[in-house]
Amino acid sequence: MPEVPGGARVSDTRAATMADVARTLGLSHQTVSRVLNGHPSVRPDTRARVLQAIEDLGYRRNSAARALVTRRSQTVGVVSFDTTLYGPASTLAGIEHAAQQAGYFVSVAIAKAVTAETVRDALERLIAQSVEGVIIIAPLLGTVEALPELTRSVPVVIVESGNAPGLASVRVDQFEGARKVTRHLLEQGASTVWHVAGPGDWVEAEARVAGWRAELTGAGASVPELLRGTWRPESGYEAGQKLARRTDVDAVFVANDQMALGLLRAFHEAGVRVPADVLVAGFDDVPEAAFYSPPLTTVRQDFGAVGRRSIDLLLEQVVHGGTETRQAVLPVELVVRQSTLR
Amino acid sequence: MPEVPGGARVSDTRAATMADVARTLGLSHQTVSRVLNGHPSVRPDTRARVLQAIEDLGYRRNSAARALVTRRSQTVGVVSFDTTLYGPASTLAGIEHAAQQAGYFVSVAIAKAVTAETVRDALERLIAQSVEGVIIIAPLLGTVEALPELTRSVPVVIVESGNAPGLASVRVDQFEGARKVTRHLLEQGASTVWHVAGPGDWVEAEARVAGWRAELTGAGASVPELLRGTWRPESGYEAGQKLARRTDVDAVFVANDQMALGLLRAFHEAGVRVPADVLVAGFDDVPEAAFYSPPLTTVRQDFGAVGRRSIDLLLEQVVHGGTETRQAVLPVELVVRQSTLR
DNA sequence: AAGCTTGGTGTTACCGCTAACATGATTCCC
DNA sequence: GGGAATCATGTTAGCGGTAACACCAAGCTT
Repeated sequence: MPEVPGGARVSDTRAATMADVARTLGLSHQTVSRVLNGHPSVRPDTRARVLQAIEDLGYRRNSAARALVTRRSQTVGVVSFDTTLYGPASTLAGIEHAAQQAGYFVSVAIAKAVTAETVRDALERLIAQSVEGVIIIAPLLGTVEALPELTRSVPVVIVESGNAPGLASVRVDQFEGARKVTRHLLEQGASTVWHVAGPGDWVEAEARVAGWRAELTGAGASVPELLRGTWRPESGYEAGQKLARRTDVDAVFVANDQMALGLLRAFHEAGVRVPADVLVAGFDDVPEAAFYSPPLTTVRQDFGAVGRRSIDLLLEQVVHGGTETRQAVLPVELVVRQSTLR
Repeated sequence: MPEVPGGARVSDTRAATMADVARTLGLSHQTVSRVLNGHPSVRPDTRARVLQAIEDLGYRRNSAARALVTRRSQTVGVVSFDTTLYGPASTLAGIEHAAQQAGYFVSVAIAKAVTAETVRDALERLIAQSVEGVIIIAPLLGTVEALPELTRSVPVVIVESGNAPGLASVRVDQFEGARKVTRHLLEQGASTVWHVAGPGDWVEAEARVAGWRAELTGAGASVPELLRGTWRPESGYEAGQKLARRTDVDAVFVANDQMALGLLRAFHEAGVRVPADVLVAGFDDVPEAAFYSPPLTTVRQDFGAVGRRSIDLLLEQVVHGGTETRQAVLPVELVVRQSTLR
């Protein structure tokens, strides 16, 4: 350490290493390592002294050195999109929680747009960081196909995507959710059910469309023209304006709660009463849905469970090496509120 | 590589190293390193050959080895809370984006509860991961004080907290936002403004209370009894029920949009008309706010900017070493909609 | 033409940790 | 009581990079 004129030392205090800890006790660094790794053959009193010294020196293991020699970074990567959407945000939280429980760190890469290129880019960045596995929240159709061979070089779990041939995936049973809500609307006396869908290139959007259509067809109801939105409330508002002009609409299933909010707004402005004139249901069960006007019937997804299952499937591959291609499908729950009760 | 009876090789293919790349060209690994680090003295054709070989072998630098020797992990940590709240989620996205631009990775640690202990825990985990700096989204009063000395061992930026003596911080000007919205309500003819605040232990909640009170006092208006919520729509609903019973309420400033939604719902149920009978304003400008019934006047915060500034302040410390204690305060914008226009 | 720079490359020594093997002191067994 | 097994610990060799220094050929001085 260089002396400075004033007499003070320039503090280039490097953090203590294992060797430092060992030295204060007259032991070898290996013994310290053994204590830290729970190796059985260390005398209890030695162990205690080591732990004390570690405490005293404020020692922490250098994760880079550890990762280098063990080839394990204890980190999983998450590729996500716009985390201000309720679904992805909740899923991320669930993943982080589950990863933490399992002793893993979570590194995120948020792709702004949902294009093959940005996903690839995010994936590259995570792999460059030596993550042990990656969870891709890839809600777009075609995203999976666009994934580079990179996905063969690291364990991957796809969340909320369609069929990911050869890859493990976790998704919520959108199809069944859409069926349930559609059936519910029919049971409430609707002659048929209109649908405001999400963007056509989203897997979830298409699954909901399919479920809606299947249920209508199965019930012998006519299948009205499909309306498309963007997931955002604005688009729900516009769809609402269109539907309000018609006289043959008595029930609408909107593909997510945000759009449903916009639609409710448009209906309100147009003097269309919900549920008296038209029944309206959404999808997601965001925390606000119970407080819309009127409170919204919707389909609840357990995003926490999505996160947990994702981590489970990922660590299964990471730990056991194999490329399990297990596909988990999680159930949904219909939450009935005022907007569909006549 | 062990031979397997079938004749196939058990693929324990370790990823290529710098030495592997160098060997294929008859160079030393150091030359490869020079190419990768943009060192000037490498012959152009050598550089090209190296890059080609890297491509061919699919070589990627080992980040652990690099981190070990450079003592830089190129990673920043983020401690966040419940990321399903609009603010934290947006801030996280902003941080990730800015970090990416700066060539950093982002590792997140989500603390479930907002207690000193969980924050400390999250911080420990990030530091154990050798992050170069940490951004703490710490909205609770007292969180800062509860931060362990750890914050002295790694650069830290506090987001959305109050005064963090000796620490760099970024926050939105909540106080001014509250003043603006309160003033606006008074200008719209309200005799005074009621306030549904957030939890008393949240810094933002208290700043908004202070701004509201300051504006009322400055304008010579009486300061009504304060109501408390939890940020969640349920609590706004309850506050709305209480206020709906009174006859002396003609304007309410709710501390966030979610609670405002709950309050609007309660008012609606009680037959209180907004804005005809009572003016209502919120705070945050969530994407849905424009579609509430009625569309909500609120205060917009630029969370993307919060993220950017946080990274700026953090990297300033990381790169220049100093413990800058700069405090950034970001402006807010009043967004006037129907809920406050008579 | 001899000595000095300079550009391009190779050699070597770590970074801090874990794994494998080596060592010395006990305990155990017949 | 002597050799084997066992326990507790030490020693050594990497993991895959970067940095510092060494080296050599070519170009530039004077």
